[in-house]
Amino acid sequence: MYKVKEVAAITGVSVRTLHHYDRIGLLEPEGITSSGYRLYSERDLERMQQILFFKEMDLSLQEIKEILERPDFDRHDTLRKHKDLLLAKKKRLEEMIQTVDKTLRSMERGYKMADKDLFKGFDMTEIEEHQKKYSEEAKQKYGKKAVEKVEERTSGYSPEDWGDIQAKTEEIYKRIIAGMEHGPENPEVQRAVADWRQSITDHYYDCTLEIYRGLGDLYVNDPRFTKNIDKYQTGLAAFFKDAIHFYCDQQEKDA
Amino acid sequence: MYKVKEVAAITGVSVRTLHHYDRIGLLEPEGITSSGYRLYSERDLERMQQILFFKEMDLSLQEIKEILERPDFDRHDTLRKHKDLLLAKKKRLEEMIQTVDKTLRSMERGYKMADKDLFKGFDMTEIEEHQKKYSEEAKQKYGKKAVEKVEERTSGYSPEDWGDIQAKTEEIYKRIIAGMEHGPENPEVQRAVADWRQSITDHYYDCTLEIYRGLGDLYVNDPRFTKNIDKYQTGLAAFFKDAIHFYCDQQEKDA
DNA sequence: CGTAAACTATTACGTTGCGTTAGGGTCAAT
DNA sequence: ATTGACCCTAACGCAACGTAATAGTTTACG
Repeated sequence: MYKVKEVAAITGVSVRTLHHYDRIGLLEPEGITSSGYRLYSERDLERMQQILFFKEMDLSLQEIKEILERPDFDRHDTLRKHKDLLLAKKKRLEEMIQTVDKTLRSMERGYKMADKDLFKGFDMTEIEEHQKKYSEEAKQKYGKKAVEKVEERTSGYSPEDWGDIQAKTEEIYKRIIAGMEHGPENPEVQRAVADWRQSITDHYYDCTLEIYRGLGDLYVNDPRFTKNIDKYQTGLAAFFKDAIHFYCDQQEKDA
Repeated sequence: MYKVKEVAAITGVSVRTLHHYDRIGLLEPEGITSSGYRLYSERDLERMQQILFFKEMDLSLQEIKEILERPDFDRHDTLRKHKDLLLAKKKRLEEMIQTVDKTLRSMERGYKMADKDLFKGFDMTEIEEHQKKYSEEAKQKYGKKAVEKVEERTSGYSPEDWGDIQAKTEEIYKRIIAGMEHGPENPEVQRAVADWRQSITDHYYDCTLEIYRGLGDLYVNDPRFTKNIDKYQTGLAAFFKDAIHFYCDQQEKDA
């Protein structure tokens, strides 16, 4: 007969866990001393092994209890159902990983494109640091050539150039705000969206539909973008994204 | 400004969730009426979208809060780390699925081999039902021919045959019990283990090393087997499994 | 043999993200 | 004014323990 700490050492679980399993009736020690110490037998250890085995497969303690309590329980069926559950979980996980990946890529490209005007109101040192950080990450992940091409272009811009870009940006924002009441599909809005895409291509980067769509997502998913855009008009970011998505849908359909 | 139920309808979360997010400071409504009603602005809705976005990726509310509260937070890095976490989870899941699969296969084969003597003390109808159920599942999963071969053999056995098998089983159990104090590697024990394998092959099935190993696992992982075996001697099932594993290891090394 | 170290026990709060009553105000319409 | 429909706070519940806090027991050492 073993005491809690010994069982803990043998099986690798904590003493607290043994207490817990005792309380919920999953593993009640066979013996008990006059002073209340739990005494576990070999049989208890074996049961513990079975518990750990099913736990490895991520079954809940309740399920394990049912399986062990009713030896005629349909464990085969239980396991098969459980496997389906695990497969579903795996699928979910894979989707989440996809999403994260997509977002990471959007960020790596998007920041390079939009950093400049995004941070124009901020302290310069902050911008520099930020640039540096993403510069390296983007290079690492996205390929050196593409990033350098953008840097080459943007680094050559004069203050006047930046002013022009900023003016263009604000003009487009205003056109979109003007059309907000008519919805994202409004022709005027769509024209502005198309111009904005062209403007990005002109000033920064070849803005493919995929990139553009990702940029739209960024507008609502990244608070820094959202805040910056929404200061022109509350809700502009979300509306802008919808308009961009509609635009991309149309373009793809036409192609 | 929207009241809770409206926000709930728009965003798809429950009212309780809004209360919760308010309490933990994740999403505090911009306004509040004199009677204490929460009033959410468009900006609040946008923040909610961002929350849901990160939640989709399985980030904790705490993490989301940090990300949203400090827009200069390194979200890129956060996401990358989170991706690693997701990948690790996925790996774990795949291992669990493997384990479950292996066990299912063991069961499908093992039951066919060991059902008869496992249930010999039980009510006959129970046995029949059990047999039928697994028969079908096993056929479906494991191939019709192999299963039928076993059934063909075992169905032809007479009561005397079963008696002989039972006697053989008990003899082997006794030999193993006799060697328990010397450990699973003891030569006598190993001889008994080898005989048991031969006996299985003779009476039921070609007992490959892989199958034999799985059968050993079944002895400790399935309470029905464990109980049945341990009634000869407490701890026998676990010892038997260890001995079988040792035996299989040796055989594989020799090969 | 006495005492301190090591172990054991019970009780109970903390964690995560809400669901779910329970008990009670508030607002709009009839 | 009454009736719904809707709002509020408070508080327990779930899963599987971790982590004290408090207190009795056993064991080892001098």
